[in-house]
Amino acid sequence: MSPRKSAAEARRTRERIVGRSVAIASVDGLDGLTLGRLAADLEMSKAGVLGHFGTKEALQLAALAEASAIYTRLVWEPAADLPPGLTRLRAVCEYWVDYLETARDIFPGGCLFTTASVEFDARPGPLHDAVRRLQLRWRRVLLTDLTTAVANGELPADTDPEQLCFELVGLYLGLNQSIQLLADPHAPARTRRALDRLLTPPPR
Amino acid sequence: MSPRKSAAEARRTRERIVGRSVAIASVDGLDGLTLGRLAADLEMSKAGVLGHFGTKEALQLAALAEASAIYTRLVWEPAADLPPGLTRLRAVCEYWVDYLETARDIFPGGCLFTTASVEFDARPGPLHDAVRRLQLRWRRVLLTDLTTAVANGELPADTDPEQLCFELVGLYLGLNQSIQLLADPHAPARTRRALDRLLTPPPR
DNA sequence: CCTACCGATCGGTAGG
DNA sequence: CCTACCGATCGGTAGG
Repeated sequence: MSPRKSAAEARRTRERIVGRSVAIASVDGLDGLTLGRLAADLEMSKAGVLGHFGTKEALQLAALAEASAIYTRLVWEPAADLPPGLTRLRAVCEYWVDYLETARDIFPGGCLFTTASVEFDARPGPLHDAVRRLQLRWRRVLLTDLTTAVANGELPADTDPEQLCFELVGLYLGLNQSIQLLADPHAPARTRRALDRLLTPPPR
Repeated sequence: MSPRKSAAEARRTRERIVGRSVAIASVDGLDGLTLGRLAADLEMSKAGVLGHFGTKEALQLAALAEASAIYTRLVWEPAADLPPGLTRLRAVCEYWVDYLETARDIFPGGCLFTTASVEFDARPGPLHDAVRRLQLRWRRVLLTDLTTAVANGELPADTDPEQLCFELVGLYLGLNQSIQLLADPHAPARTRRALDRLLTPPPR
């Protein structure tokens, strides 16, 4: 029926599948994502969907990688060229809040990264490993600027960067819960207030 | 084959099913819980399991209610008789950390309440409503002692109880992630340090 | 990228 | 609480 497609068309189809997978998994989880649902949404056959990935697990990993790419593009890249240290860190944290506030068209069920973190936190396998690796990578990004900020005297000298990083991640998880589960309109402002307090230069 | 059981035996069987459901759902989520798996674990038939609840959704709600009861028993009740305000709040927060650190035999995949919060945060229905209600109830418990603590002068007068409650919940979510996904042995100590800073009486 | 399958498992029901 | 089913859906394969 459908003629065989060119490589460029195949790539576009693959992108459509991954984009739709990210949206579905954001709501239903990466396990709630099924080939049948995906095929129906995209008006394709299940075999046509699966052909691009081979297995469902490979599709789940592709969706997670795409979510990570979106996150990097929206949260990290806009701040990448700012001066390392407190300046860049504050910008990243601001983009981070914006991302949770506004990326609802891409992630109708909230940050896929957070959903997947909880979904696979206790289930060994490639998805657990991938989620864990991405989470550690992101914490290292924060830690780098935190350490620089302390070295620059932009944060109090007795600041423990690991401790502050832990607290920043907690704020973000709480923001995601308040937006998604509670639909609390004040949560972004609360997060910004907490960030201001945590990321304030020492008195001099 | 099996003779009909007495009401007391039926109650015991129901408790066994719910207990096993909590453990499975802690790892695989309330949707990952299946009647077939449950029946195999308990060496019963699927119909025997389902007979106690009628539908899978009723079983999921029962597992969630049990998780909430466990949480209340381990986190709230040990502190219930302490003086309202900062004293009781600090005790509750300490039991809260202990609970995440040590309840791994009951919740092998971490606090079921947190897992369910993320699983159903964007999916309307009775489970979403139940998770949301329980989360709001718990936040109100924290808020009560926070408000009392400010009124008693045990926290700085300019403290916003809602803001502090938001930050406490974030810490807890971060602790769950650090324990489950990252297996970070320092996370409980970090949480206690952050709690100390957040719940310190004003200088006088 | 499709049609046409496969065995396994899903939640749930009938009837005892 | 069991056996014996039901239709629907799962991930995946064969073959084109």
